[in-house]
Amino acid sequence: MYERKTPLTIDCGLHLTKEVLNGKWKPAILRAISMDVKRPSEILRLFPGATRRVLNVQLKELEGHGMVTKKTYPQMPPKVEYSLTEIGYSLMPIIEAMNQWGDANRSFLETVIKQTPKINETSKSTCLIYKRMKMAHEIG
Amino acid sequence: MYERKTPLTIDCGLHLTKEVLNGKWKPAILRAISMDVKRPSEILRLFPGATRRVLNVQLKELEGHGMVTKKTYPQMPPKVEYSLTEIGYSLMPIIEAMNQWGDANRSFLETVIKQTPKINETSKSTCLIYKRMKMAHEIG
DNA sequence: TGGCATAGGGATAATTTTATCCCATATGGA
DNA sequence: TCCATATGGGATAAAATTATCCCTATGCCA
Repeated sequence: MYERKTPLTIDCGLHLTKEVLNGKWKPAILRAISMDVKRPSEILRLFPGATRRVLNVQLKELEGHGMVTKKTYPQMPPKVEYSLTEIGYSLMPIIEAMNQWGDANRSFLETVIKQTPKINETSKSTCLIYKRMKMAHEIG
Repeated sequence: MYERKTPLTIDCGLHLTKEVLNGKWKPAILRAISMDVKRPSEILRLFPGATRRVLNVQLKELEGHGMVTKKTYPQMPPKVEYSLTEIGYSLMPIIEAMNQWGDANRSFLETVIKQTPKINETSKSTCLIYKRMKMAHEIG
């Protein structure tokens, strides 16, 4: 088990929410479960980029945070089903909004994200790209 | 400059959005700017937990991603003002929703988050806590 | 017997993100 | 001269997150 060394910042609601959604696949997992993809193996198939390990870990954190419930059927090939708790379900509007925003701005975002590998000093060029993209965004 | 080694996952809108908001202070920074806190020093004062360095870095990423624009006044204690771009502004409903959700569920979240330092194997106990908290949540 | 499916998790490496510390600019005031 | 203001960013350490690899369990099927 990993133990945090830096105190969590949870003074404002934003940080609390961020903490719950903090994990590469957590929003996607919650969304999958909300769409009735309940079994770990199904979820895994849904995200080819994710490892079984990571999904397990993130599912467990979501469970620990009370966003999902786990139901284990005592069978042998084991069967497990996750479902959203009430509070987990109440996150869906946010997650759907994030999904829609990303899709709606996909072309713009893909470009600026790729063009901004990370902080580099030629911020002028990214600005230009941004302006160009913004125009395309407003026109197209 | 830092260069990413693992390909970004940007297949679904969720991941695009996540990438833009990915940074400990980014949502909070955007929210501050939306509330007319424009100058870096003001923003810094707003978040005692943040370092000047991190804010600089995250502001620069937000700028690179086209969420904010930077206006530099050629003075000598320099003066800089950030403002939201149109697309940056369009994130505000999501950010506000995150903030409200976190605040609305604060007591529950604080408890489960603290009680789930990270993945530990006694998932039974966290479940119990969750159930207890859920009751308190529904009652109180 | 050998392999597949389903799920869980330990150990450790690699990657990414944050934190710390320090230097630079140029002007005004004590 | 020394300090404060305001902003930017390099270098490097520390911490947090993900990725890799591997082992467990057990019933079913060829």
